[in-house]
Amino acid sequence: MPELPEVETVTRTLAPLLCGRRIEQVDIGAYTRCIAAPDPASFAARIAGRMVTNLARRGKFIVIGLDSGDRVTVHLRMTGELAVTAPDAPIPQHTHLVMELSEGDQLRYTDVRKFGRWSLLSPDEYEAFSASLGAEPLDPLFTPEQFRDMLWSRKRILKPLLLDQTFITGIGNIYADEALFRARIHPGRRSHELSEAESVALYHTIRNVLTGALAHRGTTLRNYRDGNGQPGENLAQLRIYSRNAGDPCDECGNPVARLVIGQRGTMLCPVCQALPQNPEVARAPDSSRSG
DNA sequence: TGACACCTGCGT
DNA sequence: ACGCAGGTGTCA
Repeated sequence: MPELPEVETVTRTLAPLLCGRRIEQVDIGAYTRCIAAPDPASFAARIAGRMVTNLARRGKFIVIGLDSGDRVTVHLRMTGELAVTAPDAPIPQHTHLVMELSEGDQLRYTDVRKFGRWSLLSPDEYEAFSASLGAEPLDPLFTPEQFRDMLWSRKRILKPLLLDQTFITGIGNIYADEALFRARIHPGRRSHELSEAESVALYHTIRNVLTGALAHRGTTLRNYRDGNGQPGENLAQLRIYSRNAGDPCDECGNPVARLVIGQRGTMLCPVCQALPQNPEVARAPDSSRSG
């Protein structure tokens, strides 16, 4: 379900509800595989009694900082949800973890498909974890030149490359298709075959698509809710992912198409995002820059 | 790079 | 009944 804009929105909505509060107790339900590390008993014991000092996001992970120096990471995968509610509110179906907070409220984690994962990491473990992830696309220090070099140093198909969290973090199926559509680049192109101009265009459409979605508090297709239980409003902003195959492209009017690339459904406009007729010139080598 | 696994639910 | 889903991990 959530990609960078959704995870960032959840993080922002949870922050004022959690920061400065103590986690009195951690209740893990019958589905203990949602705890990736350490073992569930240690996870609960090391968190109980700690205070939340800060919330952050790294890629698609929510990072809960504790006064012990440990960090709790949460990945919502497809259908995970976090919400802070009063303890007497009805417990929803598929609730797998509850943190009882000081002053009575509860942080509740529900996940229909049970793909989401929690971890508790020491400072050293967190550094290693973060270092294993790719570039943050909205980092002010992330430049078009850096992105171009990243693309040209690989020879990967673009769609799976954008979804590779060790390459760049936070992009998922929705925003990969949206960014490629707006940059008019076919998702099956190879990363090292993009021109300089195409790499710069993709850099900007990635950032614009993500910041735009964040401004609309994320895209709710079905399950996604923020930390207050509110859906996002970005669905109406989507220009390709939300279309059906055969619908007219809102740019050129030709029918849009659905492909499967890297085992993922992929929406595109075959006309706007045509494959280059002559791959020899697509790379735009330095010697031709005079033209 | 692909096939399949992990899960449940929804639309056709 | 079947295909599909906002994600990722593992195996060949």
